[in-house]
Amino acid sequence: MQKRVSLKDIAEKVGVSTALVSYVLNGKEKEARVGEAAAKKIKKVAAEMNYQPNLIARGLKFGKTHTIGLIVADISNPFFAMLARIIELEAQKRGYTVLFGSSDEQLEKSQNLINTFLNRQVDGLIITPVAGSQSQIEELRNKGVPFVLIDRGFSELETNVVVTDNHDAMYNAVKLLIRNGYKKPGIIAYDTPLTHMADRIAGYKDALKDSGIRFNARWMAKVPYGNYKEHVTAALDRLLNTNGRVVDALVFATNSISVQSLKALHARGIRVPQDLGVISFDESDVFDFFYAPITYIKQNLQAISENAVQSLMQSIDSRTRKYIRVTVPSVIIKGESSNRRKTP
Amino acid sequence: MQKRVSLKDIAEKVGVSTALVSYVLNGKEKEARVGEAAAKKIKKVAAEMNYQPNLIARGLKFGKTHTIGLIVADISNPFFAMLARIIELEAQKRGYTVLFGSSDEQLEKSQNLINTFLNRQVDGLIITPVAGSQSQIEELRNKGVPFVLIDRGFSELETNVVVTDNHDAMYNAVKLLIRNGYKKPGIIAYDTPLTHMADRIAGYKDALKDSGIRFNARWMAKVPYGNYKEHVTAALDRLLNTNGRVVDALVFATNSISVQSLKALHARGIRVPQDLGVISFDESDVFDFFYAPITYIKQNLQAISENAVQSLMQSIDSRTRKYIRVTVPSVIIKGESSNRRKTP
DNA sequence: TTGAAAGCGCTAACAC
DNA sequence: GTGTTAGCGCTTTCAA
Repeated sequence: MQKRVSLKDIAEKVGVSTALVSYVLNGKEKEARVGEAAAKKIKKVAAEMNYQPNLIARGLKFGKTHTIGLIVADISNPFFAMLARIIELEAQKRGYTVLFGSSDEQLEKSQNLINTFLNRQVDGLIITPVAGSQSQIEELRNKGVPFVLIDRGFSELETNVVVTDNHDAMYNAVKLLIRNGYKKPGIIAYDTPLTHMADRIAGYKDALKDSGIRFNARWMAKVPYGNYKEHVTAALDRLLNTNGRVVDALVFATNSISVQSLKALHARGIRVPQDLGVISFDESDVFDFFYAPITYIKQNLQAISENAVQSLMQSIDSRTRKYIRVTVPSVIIKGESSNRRKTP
Repeated sequence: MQKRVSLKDIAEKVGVSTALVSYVLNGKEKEARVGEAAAKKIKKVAAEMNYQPNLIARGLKFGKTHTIGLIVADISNPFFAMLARIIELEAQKRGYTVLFGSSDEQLEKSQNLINTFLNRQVDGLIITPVAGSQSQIEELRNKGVPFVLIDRGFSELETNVVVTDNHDAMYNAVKLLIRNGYKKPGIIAYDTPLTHMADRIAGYKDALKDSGIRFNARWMAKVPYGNYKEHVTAALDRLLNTNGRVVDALVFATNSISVQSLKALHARGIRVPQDLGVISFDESDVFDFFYAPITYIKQNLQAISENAVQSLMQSIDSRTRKYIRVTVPSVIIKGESSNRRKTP
């Protein structure tokens, strides 16, 4: 790599000190009362030599790198990819660049990424925390590292966090099903203590309760994140065995669960919504192609990302220990999969 | 943010110089013949104080940051998100971290990202180049910056580049359609001079020629990247107006074009493959849900990403000016959308 | 066997 | 007005 030109190179060429060059190139010629002639010459030479500041050196000097670390569960999942896209944009607007990594919902990877990013002196972190990572997050808090959790948080930990109003979203979805005549709505969710799932499940249960329907444990399937595809298929087999279906409607707690479920429903020839009402959390391109367009809960990713970056910036700038919790509303996009049940 | 512990802190606590601490913590105690007692004490104290090296400082010292910049067209596009995922993994294996950004196929954004990343002293770049960015890429070459183009390249520019064998892939797809009895296969592609599109179109034309079918300019639609959705719909209107269809089969040159096209076909009630044979370049979850599963060309993203990272590492390490061009084969995954045409 | 010191590129307080 | 210098954290040469 060709040697980059430094302040020193310019200083030598012009015949002044690096200090002057620094002042001028940082627009501080006025404060530093740099001579007009010198300033002019410096600017000219800097342009000629195509000077570009070394941000690493500046970072070392200031202890600030204008870099943030983004840790998502899996960047190849469209949901997180979209978050990443918006965060990138918001960060860039504020002069920040983004390092990213995928935790794969694994504690060890999460810790490695956190360490790597901190050693690279990021100014802050945006994290979708992994189940069981409380201690990792707490350590960040103890160290005073600016960070914000996104998509999910820990109820027992006070932190900056930006999440959808998961309870509310799921509550409304289930209510919609019940209003449309479904009597036994079930749910397939991930088996994790993380708040986003817990809240969605709570919303589901509360909707039942408020509708005078007694929750039946057999209506709920919790699948592990690893090998979720097989587990989802198995769960559907249990919930929908033909002699006496356990449920007459299902809400899927994430888009990955939805896509896999729809494949299985399709393969089994189960008709939606005649045989089964369906609502999904999060959207997917495939929903338009299912023969009955799928009703889904649409999170406001823009708002989530904006708020996350903004919270993080505040944390970085103010250095306070005040934590902000932001809850973002979502909407239900109605397809046909939740249509009114024909009373048999 | 709590002050991080530095070599100096440890040195003071132990009562030695920072040099010793540096040797020991870098495993150079043998070469530097550090006393055993001192080494032991240093390690102990470092562990106690939970020392973490400042990679920024190291980067400044060595002129090497172990960071690579990844510039894709749009990280929220599943195709690029998947590339990013694998690149992240491969980079990490080699001790590198990834900065990312989306160019949005815009020259200016591309240039900004390149500048930002270079100023942050990345060791190299992986880029999906934007149409018309030859000069940007050439400048990188002139500066001796290690980089590799991915997904597409410039025929007139010798660079490191890793791409699918686009000509071959498209050639085989069109041949398949023709073998299955389609007489007038058309194509919808992006209107760009980038090699990936040019090669796909050339593959399409060559397949026609080798099959003794004369290419008809009306069979091809080129849509601009911006507002592609409207343009794709309009193109389909032209290609498929009911009184005398212009084509009897279509290949879609990217998955975004495919998804949009399938929506339009669905809306118009055009039957696949009875009314129209279909093959797509790149995959999508939606293909399984279209009533006739879509035949598609599956690129080997793993191989592309691995090769890209490997080429880049070589470039970084060897500092030579030898450029490598890697072409990766793809496969056709057969659905029903390209099934044998029933002769009327 | 250990320490002092220079230097990576940049900034800013201070001296001239 | 301009230059000198110290220092951010780390590595490494050279001298002790």
